[in-house]
Amino acid sequence: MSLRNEILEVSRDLLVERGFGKLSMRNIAKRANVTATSIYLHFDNKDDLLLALIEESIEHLKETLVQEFDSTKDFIQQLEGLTRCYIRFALENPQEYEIIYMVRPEEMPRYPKEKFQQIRSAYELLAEIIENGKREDLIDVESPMISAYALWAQLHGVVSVILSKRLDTRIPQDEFIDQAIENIVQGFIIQKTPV
Amino acid sequence: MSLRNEILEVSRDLLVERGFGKLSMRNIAKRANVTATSIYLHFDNKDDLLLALIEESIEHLKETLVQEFDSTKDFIQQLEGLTRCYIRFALENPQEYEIIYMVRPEEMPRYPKEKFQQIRSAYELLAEIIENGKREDLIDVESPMISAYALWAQLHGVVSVILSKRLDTRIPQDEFIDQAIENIVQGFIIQKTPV
DNA sequence: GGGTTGACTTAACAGTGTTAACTAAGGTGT
DNA sequence: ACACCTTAGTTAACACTGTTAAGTCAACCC
Repeated sequence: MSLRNEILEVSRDLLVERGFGKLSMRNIAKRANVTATSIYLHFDNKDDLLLALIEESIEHLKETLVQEFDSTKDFIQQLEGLTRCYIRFALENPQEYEIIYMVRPEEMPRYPKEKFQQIRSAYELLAEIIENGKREDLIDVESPMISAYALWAQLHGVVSVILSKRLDTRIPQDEFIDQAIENIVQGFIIQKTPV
Repeated sequence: MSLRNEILEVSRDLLVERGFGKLSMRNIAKRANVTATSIYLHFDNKDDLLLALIEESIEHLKETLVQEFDSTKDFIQQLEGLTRCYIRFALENPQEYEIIYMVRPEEMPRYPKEKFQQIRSAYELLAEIIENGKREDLIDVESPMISAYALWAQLHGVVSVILSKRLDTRIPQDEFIDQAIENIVQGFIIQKTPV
C-alpha cells in the first residue's frame, strides 16, 4: 500500500480512537512508522491532510443518506427519514461528523472556499426532496435552496448540541431528538396549511 | 487595577481583535506587560482563564436577551423576538458567541460539567416563555424544558452555520435567517393546531 | 559508472501550555 | 533592628505542536 493511503488510514484510526484534538503529525507518523516530515511528501500540510479526511467523511455521510433515502415513501416520511438518518450518522460516527463541521474554513485560509462549500453536498439530497415537495404542491416554500439550508442548519444544531455534550443531564437524549425532529419537520410542512 | 482584571481585559480585547485561535498565554502576557507565568498566579491554567471569559460572555448574552424581552407582547411575538435577538447577539459578537460554544467541555476535563451546563442559563428565558405559553394554553408541549432545549439547539445551528461561514454564497444571509426563524417558530406553535 | 530522481531522515525554528526554582519587595513578630 | 514569611513577579526549562532546509541512501537511466 502506498504511504499516502497508509497515512490516511492511520489518521482515520487515530481520529476515531483519540479524537480530533490528539491528531498530530507526529502521532500519525509514529503509527505509520515514518517521521513526521514524510507526511509532507504526500500532503502539503496538516490542513491538506485534514481536508482529505473530511472528504472521505463527507462521502461516508452522503452514502449513508442516499442509502436511507426511499423514494416510495411520501414527502413527510422522506423528510423525517432523512433527518433521523442524519442524526443517527452523527451519533454513530461522532469523530467523522466533527471533522466535517468542526474544522473551520477561516482557520484554513490556504484552502479554497469551494472545498468547504462542497460539504453542502450532504444537504443537496434535502434540497431535492424539498424541490419535489414543492413541485408536487405539497409544501409552499419560496426558495427550496434556502429552505433546505435552514433545515440542515437546524439539524446541525441538534447534532452539535448532543455531540458537544451540552445537553442537560436531566433530558433523555432520545426524547430530545424526537422533539427536535418533530419541531423541525412540522416547522416545514406548516407552510402549506397556514394558521 | 489588579493584574487579574488586567489579564481578563487584555484577553477579551485579543479575543475580539484576533479571534480565539490566536489567544495564547504568551500573547496575553505580552500585552499585559508581564510574563506568561504571571497569569498562572491568577488563573489555574488556560482553561480557567477561558472559563472566566466564557462566564463574562454568557452574562453579556443573558443581559442582551433579558433586555430584549418584552412581557407585554404576545406569545409568538415573544418567541420570535427572542430568537431574533439571540441571532443578532451572535452576529454582532461573534467571538464572544464562539468562545461560549466553541470551547468544548470534553477538551476541558479539568473543569466541572456544571460550569458548562450553567451555560444553559441563556436558554432559561426560552423555557420560561414556553412554560407561560403552556400555562396559558397557547401551545401544547409535553415538556417545556425539552422543547426549550430543542428550540435553542435549532437556533444554535442557524447561528453556527453563519458564523463558521458555511452558508452558500448564493444565499442572502438575511433571507436565510428569516426563513430559519419562521421555520423554528412555526414548528413550535403548530403543536396547538395539529393538521 | 556518473547523474538524476524519489523517498525518506535529521536537525532545527518558532510557537504552544505548563512547571520548578528563583528573586525582590513589603509587612510582621519579637 | 533583625529574622521570618508572604506576595508578586521572574527565568529557564520541559514536552509538545506544525513546518522547513538540508542531508542521506537506494534505485533507475544513459
